[in-house]
Parts: sequence; structure tokens; C-alpha cells
Amino acid sequence: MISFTEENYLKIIYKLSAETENEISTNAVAELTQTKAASVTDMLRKLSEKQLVSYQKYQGVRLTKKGENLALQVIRKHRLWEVFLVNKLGFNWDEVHEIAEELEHINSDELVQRLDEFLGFPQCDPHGDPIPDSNGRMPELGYKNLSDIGENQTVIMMGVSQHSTNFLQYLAKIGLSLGVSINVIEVNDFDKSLTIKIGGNASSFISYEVAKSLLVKVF
Amino acid sequence: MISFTEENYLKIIYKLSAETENEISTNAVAELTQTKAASVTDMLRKLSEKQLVSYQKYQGVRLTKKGENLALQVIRKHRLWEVFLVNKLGFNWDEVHEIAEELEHINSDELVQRLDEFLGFPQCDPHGDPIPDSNGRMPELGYKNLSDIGENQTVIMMGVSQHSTNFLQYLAKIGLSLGVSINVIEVNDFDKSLTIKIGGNASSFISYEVAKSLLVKVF
DNA sequence: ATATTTTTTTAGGTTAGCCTAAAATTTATA
DNA sequence: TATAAATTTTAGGCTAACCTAAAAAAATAT
Repeated sequence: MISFTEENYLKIIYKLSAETENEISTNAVAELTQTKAASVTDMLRKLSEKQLVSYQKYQGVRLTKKGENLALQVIRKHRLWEVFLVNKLGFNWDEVHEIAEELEHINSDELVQRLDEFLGFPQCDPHGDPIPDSNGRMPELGYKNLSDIGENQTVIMMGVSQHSTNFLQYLAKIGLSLGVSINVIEVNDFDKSLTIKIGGNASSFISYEVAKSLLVKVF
Repeated sequence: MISFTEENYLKIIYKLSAETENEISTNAVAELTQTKAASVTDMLRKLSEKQLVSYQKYQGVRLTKKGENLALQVIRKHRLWEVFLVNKLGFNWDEVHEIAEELEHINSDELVQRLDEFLGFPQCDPHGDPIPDSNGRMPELGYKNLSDIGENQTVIMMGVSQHSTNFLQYLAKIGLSLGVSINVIEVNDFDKSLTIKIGGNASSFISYEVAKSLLVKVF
């Protein structure tokens, strides 16, 4: 049996692994779990004994196939519940993360299966993140980061790769939401900031930092 | 803050309190929590310090107003989730208890509020149990036990006061489900067993034990 | 290459929630 | 009403998941 806490560690290691090829450091995990490095070391030893991660002391950690599958199932549940909260209960996309953090640990394959069906087998969550299937396969959505789009191209906003309430509220303020079209007018040479037109309105200015966190579909 | 485990204790003490005017014994709690009496004693002391129960050692326990309110909110969540599982996800009424035991501990007033609305403000769960409102008030449904119905009366089955899978499957086998009409043909004098007609079909025989667990509406 | 800084681990401790065994109290029975 | 039986509590321990402080290893800088 795998505990609530262990599931969280796996999920966090999975997320960190998506950003690098290298082993994940103890400190990086500690930061996201909001614990101290010493606690992480304890847990890594335990997860290693359960064959959910491969870990040699001082050498960082990575998920085993088994650990990755478990992490993907937790992510699947998290994202399905987010779809439920937004599409069925009418929550805003910046309000669902905390609740989904709790719901993702409910244990019932039958429940997940039926929830998926009830929601119409969604491919992605309200932030545009792909939802893994019951075998842990991620759908290939082919989205790009807005920061990789050249001048004069027009794209559709499909998601975000950062979920802080702050960030989502900033997007709302400048008029960015899922489905709007974004026209890249100018890419600034030295800091990669962008001048864009949102849904045909007056042009806006966004930083490279923000552009990196926006997922868009190109035609 | 109140923990998962504390919530379970409160819920169990609430249920036991519904069956008696007296203080609840340590052993009774231990049986339902599936723990040992010594563990219950520990927890009762803790709940008492938090003013959720009134407890004097060797004298049993009862909920304070504060403890009762918390218990009612947990029960509210449990029953709302059961409605969701049956009405929206298509589960059978004998499959939902375990899952609702987990869901009932999800913490978000906003979620409960929206779920209630999404379900159409149901008055009772799939077993016919009343759902307390957000102030902890139980709707008065006025159901009676089938064991209190006299000969020649016809009633409608509205619920059960026992939720074991065994029992629910027995009911399914003899053709008893919510909404069917029950005609009491004969009440046996010495063991109070009943001969009944279910939905106008051939007559069936049920024990007093079973009749006590069936909730019915009289016209 | 050595010294310094940073990262990670170990050692030992805490709390929540459980346990067993023994002691205290209450209840039932002779 | 005294004794036996049942219930409940106390005492002392365990495990999971955390902590701090100190030690060990790795990375960085001189």
C-alpha cells in the first residue's frame, strides 16, 4: 500500500523529472514538498526500498517505471477532478488546484474510470495540461510555448505551464484565457519580451517569463 | 484544525448517540473505529481537550454542540457524495459507502456548497438517509420502520437503516428497492415477522430484523 | 591542490495514532 | 455485600513523517 505522503513525493519527483534529464536533487524535492532535506532523505530511502525510485545516496533520485506509473495515475486523478470542478461545478480555473490536491488521493479505480466517462474522456485539464490515460500514456497535444513563436504568427491559447493563483489572475487581467487568439507582433531582441495582440484588441506587452508559461496551438 | 481520524471518531460517536440517550461507552466506539479500547481512551481525552466531546473517565462520552456540528458536516459530505456517485456516475447503492468514506474528508466549504447545488439540493442519500443542511439541520422526512406498520397497510419503500453490502444484496434478491410499494399482508404474532407483497407481485416473507431496517413512507 | 561553501546524510528527538499488558474502576452475580 | 467478571484507563512501546544539529561528501573557489 502506498500512502498519501508517498504519492505526493512521487508526483513531485515526476514533475521535476519533466524539466531535466538528470537525477533530481534532495533539495529540489524538499522545496516542493515543503519539508527539510533530512526528511526527504528518509523518504527517498523508503521509496527506494519499495522500488518506486532508484536512489544512491548523494547521487540524487529518479523514478522507476513502477514509480512513474503511480505518479501518472495521481496526475490523472488530479487533472480529471480539476475538469470536474470547472466544467461541472462551475469553479474558476484558478480556484481548483488546492481541492484537486486532496481529491487526487481518493483510491478507487472504478471511480476514476466512471469520472473519466462522466466528463466525456477529456484530453486535457482546465489549464491545458494533458490527462494521462489509465495506462499512463499522455495524449500528444502538440502545444508550443508562446516564447517559441516567431513574429507575425497567430496562435490559439490552449494552456499554461504554471498554476499559481497570482499568475492566473494576471492573465485574466490582461485578457488572456483559454481559446483566445494571440497575434505575435514583435519579438524584442535582447530580452525576448513580446508585443502581442489578444483576440484582435489593442496590443499588449508581455515578458519572456510569461511567454514561456503559455501553451499555444499553431495552425 | 481537525484531522481525518478525529472526524471519524466524531461521526461514529454521533451515530451511536442516535441510538440512545445515554453516554456512549469506550468499547462501543472501539468496535466501530476498529481500534482497541485503549486507543479510544487516548482519543477521547484529546477530543475532550478540544471541547468536541464531554468526557469524564469511566463515565462514557457524548458530543458537545461543537462536536455535533462537525459530525453533521462530515455526514452531510458523505451523503452528498453518495448521491453524486449514484446519480451522476451510475454506481449501485451498495457500492458507494467505501468511496464516500474517503470523499467525506475533503475540506472545502465552497466545494460542498457547489456539489449540493449541482445535485439539485437533495433531501436524502441513495439509502434514504436525510442529508443535513449547511447548518446541520436534518430534513424531517417522516419515514417509519416497516416493522411499525400494521396489517393491510400499503407503504412505499424510501430507505434502509443498515448499509452492509450483504443486506443490500439480499434486498435486491427479493425485489426490494427504493420506490417500490409494500403491502403488509400479515404480521406474525410471536416473532413479528411479516408476510408482504412487493409491487403487486407474489407475496414474500421477511423477518422482524429485516423489517426494522426498512424505511417506508405511509400515506 | 587545498580550502571554503553548499548539499546531503546521519543521529537523535517529536507528535499522532495505534498497540499490548497490567492496574483501576464499575457492574454483575452469588 | 463480597467477590467475580467486565470495562476502562494507565504505562510503556511502536511506526510514519516530520524536525534540528552535527557530520560527511560533493561542488566551488582560491
